Amino acid sequence: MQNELTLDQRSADRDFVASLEKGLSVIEAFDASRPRLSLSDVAKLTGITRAAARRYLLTLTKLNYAEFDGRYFSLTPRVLRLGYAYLSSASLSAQVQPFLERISEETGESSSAAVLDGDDIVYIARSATRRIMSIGLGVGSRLPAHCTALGRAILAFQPEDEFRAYLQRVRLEARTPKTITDKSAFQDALEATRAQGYAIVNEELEYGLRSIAVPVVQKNGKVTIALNLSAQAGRVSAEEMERRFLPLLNSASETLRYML
Amino acid sequence: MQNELTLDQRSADRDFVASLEKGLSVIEAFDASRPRLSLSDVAKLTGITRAAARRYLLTLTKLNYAEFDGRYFSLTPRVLRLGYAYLSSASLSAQVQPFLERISEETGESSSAAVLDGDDIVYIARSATRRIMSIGLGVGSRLPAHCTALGRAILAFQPEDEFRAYLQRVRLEARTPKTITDKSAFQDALEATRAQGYAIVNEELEYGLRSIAVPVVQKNGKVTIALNLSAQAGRVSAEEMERRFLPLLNSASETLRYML
DNA sequence: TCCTGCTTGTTCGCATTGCGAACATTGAAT
DNA sequence: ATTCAATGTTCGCAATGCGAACAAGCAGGA
Repeated sequence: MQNELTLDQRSADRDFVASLEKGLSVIEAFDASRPRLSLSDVAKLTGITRAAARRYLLTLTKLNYAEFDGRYFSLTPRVLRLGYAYLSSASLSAQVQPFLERISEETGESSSAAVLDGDDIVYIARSATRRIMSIGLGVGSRLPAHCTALGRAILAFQPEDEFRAYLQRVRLEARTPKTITDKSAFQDALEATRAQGYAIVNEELEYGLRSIAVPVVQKNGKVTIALNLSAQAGRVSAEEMERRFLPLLNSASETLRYML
Repeated sequence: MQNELTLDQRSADRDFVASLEKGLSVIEAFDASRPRLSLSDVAKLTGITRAAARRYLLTLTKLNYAEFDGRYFSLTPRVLRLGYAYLSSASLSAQVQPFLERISEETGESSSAAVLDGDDIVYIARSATRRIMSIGLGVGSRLPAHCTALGRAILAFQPEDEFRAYLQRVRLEARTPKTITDKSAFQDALEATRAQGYAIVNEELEYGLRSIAVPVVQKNGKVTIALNLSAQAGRVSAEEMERRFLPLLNSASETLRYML
């Protein structure tokens, strides 16, 4: 039944623990739209059998990562430990935070730091000014890299071959009418970013939102983090961003370079 | 070898997936003080054999939850998905956030929401004013429940038997000279909290920090969340907290009651 | 340099674990 | 009352993951 597929994997995969993969996929089955799931729901969403789903859910429940009310399962705050292990372990978050706060204080706008994970950016720290912007964009949030300033600031400084591979596979889905969806236009935008050392994105992610981001170049020359400032497009022009915000971002980026 | 111990478990634990438990413990082995770990480190920290540690680490690496530089393993931002699944799944976070921002804006002080997990509180949302307070207390952070206003506001409204069990097992470790460490004094404090419907904690967690918290009573009568406001002790008196802050917290709590 | 001892990483035969087909149960529809 | 569909649970058995044993790396001592 699984002979042809597994042949290539099998030899290499003596040390692959399938149960862990399934267990993690069960955790990820829960999301905003599905906070409470029955055993069968989980089985469907993850593609594992009901019997297996049951085992994983019961295990998670016994370990206090999940709870069960007799019909539905839901996650408990304990799962935060898993994600949080990364945040504090990397502690990037903690190191970057003070810079964001300073920037945000001086400008009165929201400032964030993000890393790349696959084709998404993930916020690792934020300093938000009140009111503005969709709430629900906290640490841990993901957005497609291609239409965010943070994403482009990181992508533009990836090694040639990695960037090519990304360009090949990415689908430039439009989030607003302004989103760049043409690959060659996209490549041009990234070349500009690489040339000038920062990215500005105007309402390509969300209508009314303008953002500027710079990469943080680490000691080894690699770029894994970017910092940004974002503001309502109506209130701050692109020109003002370059003039007022860019120096602040650059100076923070420069300092971080020697810390990380 | 494991006959006597397993007899009681075995029958019930046909459906306990040990591999998942071990895999999760491997993830949790990484923390702030140990961001990068060798295979053997992980084996020691988790108490599993090196062979097993290797399998789990390789699995996590293959699934992109971890990465390997030839010597050390470290977690990747992908693990945030796991914790984040809860945040957005519960979406408590998103629902509570606007209230915190409003409160924080009106008072100029930091406001947070937390839930109880075991004997710790875990922040699920925050609206912090700049400068004040130890950074590194973001969403996902944990603090012992007993010496925080948030913790006491939740604890005081737990079912009798659960509270007794907590009282029994908890070690009231001092964080400052002011921390209540005597169990009967602690019980008194919680009774007062229950009677008045809110908790004030003065410098029991951290010197110079004063906090007031109220429970959020849900439709089913249970209390799982609390909201707080905290400020520098020198700048805001306990009396002022009750007079200015309490009504704000109560009104937010009241409204949330009908949302959650 | 060669040995010695210790630590770390890897292999592979085998017992155990977790698999899932089959069964039981619930509940909605006719 | 009966059928049918969907959900949850059991249990014999294959395959997975286990860990003792082996290999490789590495530091000190002579």
